[in-house]
Amino acid sequence: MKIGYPCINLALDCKSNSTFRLKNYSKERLIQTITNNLNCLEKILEFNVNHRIFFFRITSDLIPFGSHPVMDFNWQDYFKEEFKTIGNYIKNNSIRITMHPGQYTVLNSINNRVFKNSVDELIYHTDILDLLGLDKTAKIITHVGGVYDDKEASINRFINRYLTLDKRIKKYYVIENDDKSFNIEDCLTISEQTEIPVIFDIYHHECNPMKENFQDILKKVIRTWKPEDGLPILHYSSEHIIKGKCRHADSININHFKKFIQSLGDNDFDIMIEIKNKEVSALQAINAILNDKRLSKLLLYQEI
DNA sequence: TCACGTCAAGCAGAT
DNA sequence: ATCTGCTTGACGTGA
Repeated sequence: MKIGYPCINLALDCKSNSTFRLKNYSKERLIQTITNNLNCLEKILEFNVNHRIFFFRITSDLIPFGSHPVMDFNWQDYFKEEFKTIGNYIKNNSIRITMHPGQYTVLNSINNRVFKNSVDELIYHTDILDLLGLDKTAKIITHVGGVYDDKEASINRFINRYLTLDKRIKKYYVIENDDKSFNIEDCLTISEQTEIPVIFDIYHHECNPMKENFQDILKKVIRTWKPEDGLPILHYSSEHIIKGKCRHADSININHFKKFIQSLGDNDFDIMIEIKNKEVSALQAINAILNDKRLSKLLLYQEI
């Protein structure tokens, strides 16, 4: 098991997600920003290793306008040595990497332009993982997309579109349930026909308990991951109730987290902690496991 | 230095 | 009709 956090490290005084406005686009600005972002990414990864965090999501803002038509610069070639260096650090320290394209990546969109932009965005993310030289255990995660008042047709459109994707995109691509359109059962259905591994986001575990048996779903999710995909990944976030409504918590609820870990039984996962205070929660989660004898049977990856 | 309007992009649900 | 949230608020103008 590895515990990780997404994109931003609050303890460091640098950012790997610096960007700028489209109207300020220039080759010089682009190079400067990417250089800064890559330098900071390296610092974050070093921080993580020093704190025994071996799971990290790289920000989609690493290359500003990475998939935008305005991009007329071969950043892949210009920065290939920097990527190689960072990739070697990742591999030497057994860091698991994921990326999560944003809400504008809608593979099953009924708008052809949106579909094309989505493929470009997937290619952009794939380029980064390829430049880092990572294997199939690195993952690019999206949700299924839009429903457009016809869920079955939208699921079929997703499947058909996925099957047309280039092999080098499929290498990393996985899907995740979302909170309102496509639930974990929908993702498992899609996986049956495409063999896409499924990430299970358990964010509504407490505020919106699912009807299906949690253990049964875990088993089905695990089966979507082949050995070369690495350990199955779960996304975890704490929620709390304010005035009767579920809200994302600002910090981790350690008791809830421990119960969640116990509920996994003997199944091993890598867990992405999606909480606003980032590495703080990840470190608290790691310490909670290390300091709790009931959880000590877990093989928490902590080599330095 | 800081407040705050705006920012590449889509979609769904709430107000 | 407009606003909000989403993988993450950050940029940048103007006072």
